[in-house]
Amino acid sequence: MGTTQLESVPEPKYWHLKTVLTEALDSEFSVGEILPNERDLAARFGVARATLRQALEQLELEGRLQRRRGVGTTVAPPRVGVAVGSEQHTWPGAPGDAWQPVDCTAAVPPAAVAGFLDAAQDEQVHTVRRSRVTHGQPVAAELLYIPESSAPDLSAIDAPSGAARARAVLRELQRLGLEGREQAVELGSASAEDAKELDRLPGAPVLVVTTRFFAEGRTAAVSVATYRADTCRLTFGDSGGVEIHHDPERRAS
Amino acid sequence: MGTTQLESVPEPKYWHLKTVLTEALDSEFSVGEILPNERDLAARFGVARATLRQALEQLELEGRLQRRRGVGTTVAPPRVGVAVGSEQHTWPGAPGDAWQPVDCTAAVPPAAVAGFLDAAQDEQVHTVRRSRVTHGQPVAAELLYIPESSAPDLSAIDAPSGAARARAVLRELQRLGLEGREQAVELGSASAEDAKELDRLPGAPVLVVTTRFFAEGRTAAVSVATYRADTCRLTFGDSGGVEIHHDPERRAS
DNA sequence: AAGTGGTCTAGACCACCGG
DNA sequence: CGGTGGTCTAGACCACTTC
Repeated sequence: MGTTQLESVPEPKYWHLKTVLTEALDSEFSVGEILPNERDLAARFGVARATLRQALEQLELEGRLQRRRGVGTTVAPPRVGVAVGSEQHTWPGAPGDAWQPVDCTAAVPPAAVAGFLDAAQDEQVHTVRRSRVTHGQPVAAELLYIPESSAPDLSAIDAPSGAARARAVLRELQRLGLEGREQAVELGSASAEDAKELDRLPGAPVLVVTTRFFAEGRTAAVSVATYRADTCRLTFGDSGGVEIHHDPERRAS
Repeated sequence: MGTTQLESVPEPKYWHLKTVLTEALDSEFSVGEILPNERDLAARFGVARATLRQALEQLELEGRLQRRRGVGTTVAPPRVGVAVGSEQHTWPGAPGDAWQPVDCTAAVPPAAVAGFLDAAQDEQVHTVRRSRVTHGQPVAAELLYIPESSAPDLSAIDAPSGAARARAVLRELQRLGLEGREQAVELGSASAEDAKELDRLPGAPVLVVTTRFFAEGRTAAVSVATYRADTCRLTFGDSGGVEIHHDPERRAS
């Protein structure tokens, strides 16, 4: 007997804290409600502020909390589902898509993107910036890379930089027949640029969706879209045309 | 003149550190190489260890580094692409899929999953555990929820708990016609259970892929798969049968 | 036993937001 | 201006791996 040897694997404090807070969020708080500030919370749980913050960080990562400097910590609404790979087998900019063109410049794509395009490592390509807004909140920022050689009349566009030029470039793209698409999702952290557009701090976790658009047997365009990982759930619909109706209230009787 | 007001937006130290380290990784280190330990690195850069760790954490999140307690910090290989939404319009367990059944129990699914299934909130369903291995490394852990009512002969399975029973359940599933699939990807953190299977610490960032399988006009099964976010890039192929060959060496001449 | 990364502390100051 | 979360420090101890 002697030491009963419970707690042979002592749980880290921040992990236990996270569990306690999760349960509290589920039962005692409602969406949008403001939590006590970090110093008070830490004191209440008898831990250092840094330890409490470790728990809060994870909860924010999981989309349960939302923290804003100078304001406070609030209970986050459930993540919004954003369609990124749904039935729409269309080019970016097709009528009804969820993106808003911002501007269009010429820039050399990052090496990883240049590898996909049939472009030289330091060749400039049309670079369209777009942003995506849902329920009034910015959810994603995108850079679309389109080599001059993708569409015949791209070089003839005379619109100046800006949204107008972006729309003109996308319009040329739509003349092509879209043969396919390939997407990849990975975790990243927001660049200073993206962070600004997403209303987050630099380094915030983002889901990076890279899409290759195929036309005429080659990669005609590459899109790199960064979604806020805290607020977004990316959906890839694939139900071959079948109508599915989901009724959450239904239960076996 | 006076104060030239440079540095009006002083960059956080850890952010600058991250940049410096990223460049060093790109130029001076090769995959698998061991970095100096955290105490030495912190001293070398003249910062506290906690600050250095903040930079390392982000780099690990981005898949650039791999840290293992008791061992050290190494340069990570590029992320592996794992197909999760490719052409295979098949049930889980179909010949040639990348998963290995581990066992099968009866359990009540989490509320979020129960909502998808036509099941009561506290009804037990067949729960198959599977794991996915690539290049010898575990990359994902999955829980598959299948209500008794999905397939006619599910109740007749007499295999005991374990991989055999899991295979039997999947075999029944394949008898059904698969009508469609719907997937969602979001960021999460590894449960203690998943962490063990993925060879990571609890709380490690994971990509959670939820898949609904449709048959006979209803949701016949739901899969919740958690992928290691640090090492995985999830790919969703969608190139309607077109053969695309990618040659990274090619350049315009 | 020695060395690694992981956890934790108790403080400090800063950047930002609101009244 | 006061209050919030964000950054940073200089320590300490613990859990784990390796030798």
